[in-house]
Amino acid sequence: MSEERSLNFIEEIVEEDLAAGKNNSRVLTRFPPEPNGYLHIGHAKSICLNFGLAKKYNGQTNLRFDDTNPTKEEVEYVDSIKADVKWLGFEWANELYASDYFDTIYNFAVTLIKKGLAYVDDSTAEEISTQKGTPTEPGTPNQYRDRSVEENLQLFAEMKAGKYPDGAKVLRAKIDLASPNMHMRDPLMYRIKHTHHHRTGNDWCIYPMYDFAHGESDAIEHITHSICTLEFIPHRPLYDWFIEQLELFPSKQYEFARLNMTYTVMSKRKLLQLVEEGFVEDWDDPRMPTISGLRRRGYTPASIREFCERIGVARRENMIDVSLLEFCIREDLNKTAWRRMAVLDPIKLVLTNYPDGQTEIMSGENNPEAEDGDGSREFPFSNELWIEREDFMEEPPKKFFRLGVGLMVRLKNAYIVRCDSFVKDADGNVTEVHCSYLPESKSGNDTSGINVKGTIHWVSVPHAKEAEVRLYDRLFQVEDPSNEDGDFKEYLNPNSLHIIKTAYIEPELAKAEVGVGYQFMRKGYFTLDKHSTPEKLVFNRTVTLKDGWVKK
RNA sequence: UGCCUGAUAGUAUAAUGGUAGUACGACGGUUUUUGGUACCGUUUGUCUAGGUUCGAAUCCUGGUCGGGCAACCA
Repeated sequence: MSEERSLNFIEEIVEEDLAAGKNNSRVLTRFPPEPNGYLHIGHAKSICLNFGLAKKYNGQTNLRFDDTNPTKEEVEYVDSIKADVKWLGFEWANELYASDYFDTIYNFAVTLIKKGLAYVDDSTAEEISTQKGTPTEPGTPNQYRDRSVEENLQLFAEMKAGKYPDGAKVLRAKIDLASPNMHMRDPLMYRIKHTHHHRTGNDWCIYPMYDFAHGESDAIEHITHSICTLEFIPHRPLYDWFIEQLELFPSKQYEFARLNMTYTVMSKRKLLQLVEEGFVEDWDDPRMPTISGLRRRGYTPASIREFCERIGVARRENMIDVSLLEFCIREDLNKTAWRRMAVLDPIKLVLTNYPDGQTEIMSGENNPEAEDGDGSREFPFSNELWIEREDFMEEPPKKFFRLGVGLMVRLKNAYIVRCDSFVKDADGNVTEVHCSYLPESKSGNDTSGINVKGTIHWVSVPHAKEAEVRLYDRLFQVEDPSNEDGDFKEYLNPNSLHIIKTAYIEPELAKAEVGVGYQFMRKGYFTLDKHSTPEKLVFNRTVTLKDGWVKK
């Protein structure tokens, strides 16, 4: 049995609430994305937290789109978000939208006006900003703050009716212009936007602000634990204030530190820039930290969930080493991915003592990690093979367990060969390695008595299929591009994508499917790209194998 | 020179007044028909100065450092 993992601080809160019988011992969380971009690995942390918490405590989770700003939101994003959450392996109890509550929230605003706790302000954005003061100086009230309830009611109704242009008026809560918390200095509740909304169409020309929609939506749904990131801590008093004044279900907000990861950026705004300015192919470019990018890169839902489990949940700022994400995908794929052979940087190996034109069928396990090897597949062998250029050295150093004149290696699932000579072209590049094979050393029937230290992979020249292989490296060359001087894009890694036009792969790989990971032995984990076709196979490298070999 | 937050190995995260532990990374070793995997080992830590206490990572006070807050964004 595995030991019980210690609780994170939110789980502790939930357990305390449960023990105290709060909310009738019910747990209801929500994942509240704004549909203005694609989900990234940071959202995955939030998704795993919210859905994971509900699952652990027999509760449920709503998927609620925070769609209160129609100028930035699109259906395309709604669809991608739903697909990503599902792909990660989670099921929401209800698919909801803040816009479903526009009528209710409007009535909440009317209630506050009637209580003398909200007013219509005709000031411009700049005036309001100025009147709010600064963190060290209190704000100052304006003439509109003392409008009568009746006048406020009428003006707000006129705002709703479309009588005023964008920016002409706003509805503000009447709280405390001198509060040390800027968010309590009469925050905006509604603004005028004559904009088409992806769900409510042209029904509305006024839209509630986040602070007057999020908590109210939580309360309407009877969310018990509303989990968000640290930057909303100063909003909490306002979250509670609205709920208290409106006498709604007392949802509670809890904040955790968002995920930051080395060598990437984690802001939708920056990711959008990379897409729009063409630094990457699209939101699902395999170099992107988006869920769709990771999926296309070959990451599995299980590996991402495991990652989110391992990084933990706390309130301190953090910077997770991307190597942990890589560990999680290797760990998963090592157990599940079928082994195949592919030569990415080929040179020809010629077996001088193997009959020209002869073919033998060799076989190899699909996965040595599985108890039964997970079955096996066959592949042809001949006297001309492709091997990796780096597996031969003209002047091999000590402990180089590969080929060099006089050295022997095992060809994986085939024979032991001894290197006799090599051929160079006019430029001095090695083009062929000539070897002799040991007939007694065939895999499974080895009676040669010879033990070699190295084993290399290979593909038979006349039988090999061709494929394009895309090798990815980190998107940025510095750990924290957002924290460097100047524009973050100056720190993009120019070598984040290396395309190999022609690699040679074993015939079996022609059956590869999108969404399935393969280990190219000794090279890493790869998966078929979504744009691959039977005529032109394209593989993406998910991650390399850990490399213990250090060149001396 | 306001308010809110936070500070434990390189990076994360436990220890909830009683032996500072775990994972990833790094380094070394064993095994190996993947220089992978697996297994074993080594390494490195309580921001600081006081106080309370038999005993402090934990409680108190001061300081230092990091993050957030003045969008008609969420």
